[in-house]
Amino acid sequence: MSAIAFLAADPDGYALIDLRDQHSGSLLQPVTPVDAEAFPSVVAGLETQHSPRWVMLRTDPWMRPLIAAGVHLAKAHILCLAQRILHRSPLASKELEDFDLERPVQSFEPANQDALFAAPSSGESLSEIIAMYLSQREALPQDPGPGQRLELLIHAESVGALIACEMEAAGLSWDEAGHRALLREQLGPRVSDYGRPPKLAAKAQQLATALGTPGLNPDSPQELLRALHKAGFAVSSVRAWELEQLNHPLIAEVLEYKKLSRLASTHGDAWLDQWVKNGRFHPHYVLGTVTSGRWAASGGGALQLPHSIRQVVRTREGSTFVVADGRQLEPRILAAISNDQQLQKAGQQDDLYQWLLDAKLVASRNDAKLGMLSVIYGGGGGASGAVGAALTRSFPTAMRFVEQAAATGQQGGGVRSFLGRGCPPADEQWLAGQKATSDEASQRAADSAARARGRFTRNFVVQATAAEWALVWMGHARHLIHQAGWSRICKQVFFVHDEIVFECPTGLAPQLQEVIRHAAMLAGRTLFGQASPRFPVSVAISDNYAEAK
DNA sequence: ACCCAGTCT
DNA sequence: CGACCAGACTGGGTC
Repeated sequence: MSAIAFLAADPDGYALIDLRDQHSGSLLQPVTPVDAEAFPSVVAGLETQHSPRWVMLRTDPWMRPLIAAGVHLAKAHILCLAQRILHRSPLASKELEDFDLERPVQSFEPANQDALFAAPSSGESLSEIIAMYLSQREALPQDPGPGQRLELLIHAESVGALIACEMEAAGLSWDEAGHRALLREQLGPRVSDYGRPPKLAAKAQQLATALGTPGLNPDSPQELLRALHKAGFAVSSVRAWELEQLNHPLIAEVLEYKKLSRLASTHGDAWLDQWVKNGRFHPHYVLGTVTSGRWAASGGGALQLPHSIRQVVRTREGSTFVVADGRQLEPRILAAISNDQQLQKAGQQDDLYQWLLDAKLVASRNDAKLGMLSVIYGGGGGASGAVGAALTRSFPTAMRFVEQAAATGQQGGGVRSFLGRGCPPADEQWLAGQKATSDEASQRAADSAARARGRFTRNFVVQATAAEWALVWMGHARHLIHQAGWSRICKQVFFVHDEIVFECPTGLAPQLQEVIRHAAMLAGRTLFGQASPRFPVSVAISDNYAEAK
């Protein structure tokens, strides 16, 4: 018997819990009002007794107190995330309204100042929660195949939301003193939060003099470009990759300045003050906004943590990181969704690119990688070059699959991930542009927009399915860790698209490593069945994130 | 508000 | 011949 628990705001208190049998819909106990103090223990009790799927509008505000009290929820259904998925999915049997994920969370406390502005409904009353859930169930396709896929996607997305909350609470172990020392060494003493740090200011001075432009602000692309022209450098922009081509000592100084300036502005003292507390970095993960289903992060730029700063991501004595990433995840996903047997065969090796080398289809591993990425991103260079030709010959089924996705998008159609996440439809402006053939320029713009949409849909089918695999992988890992009884000591602390970082006691790391590999195998089977292609993961154990590669 | 540049996958 | 080429967030400059 499976149970389902609706979690709603109690207008007269804190929370209402409505526990039912999933299939009959009958109440398993009277609807229970719970105050904030008792909330974690009541939820923990129900979790132990019934292990229900917890239905809530959002993880906010419920998960914070639960996690603080060490309560683990195995299963969830996060309505706002499910709503977005069902709204977009071409598999849905009924059209559902979108949910505005940006909408600020309303306080449950009635506004104490002015009753006039107290909303009559928070959108989180028990009846609203149940109604929303039922309409979502109705939108699941009758056909069990697609129905199970969408249901799996909703469950995976929901457990992802729980994991995001757990990671936010746990934080990423950060060597703050080491970080400060690194800043002092490269930027000089901290004198003020305004203006440049001493060593950076000196470098700016030195550049201005060397380029013969007194007062130059090297942080201004316009000023810097003019100064470089004046000094005789023929560049069209001040992008680092363009400047690097010049190979000139003065340019090297410019590049050095840019590097320091970036460190100071994005990971300087102010960043540490704001984001690192008690030796841990607490970013905020944002789900449901990226169309492909990948996560975003707001605050601290968690998903763009530069490699150059990862040396200060360290565990305390006694703990270690276990860092796992899906090896060549996207090509393997492409092999699975296109059912390209040859590409799946290449994927039997831990290093998929090695197969291309062994078959003498490419001159180097890097060529293999670039060619494959180009196929997935939609670059013309990949398919038209020598490597692209080799890939097309070797993996015609996979190539046809991405070409088909591109063609659909280019014509204004939509595509979906393996589990049924739909891409956004072509917008009004795009459609209007396709009809405007008044002159050559607008036609060119329309063609360019059409190709851009083709590249987007081509990439979408792979990226969105890769995101699903990663969610399911994380979900299995979380489950296995809980089953092993390690939840309290072994925590997921970071996630970047296809890479997961755990922190655990050093002695547990080898066992955790096996659990992560097993979870990856399960993820493949959960999505693609017993005949799933291989999804090898590389796992490194280190107390320093920079060294875990 | 938008551009530019840099960071990650 | 050369431009074509995925998804994000952040900070500083510019208008």
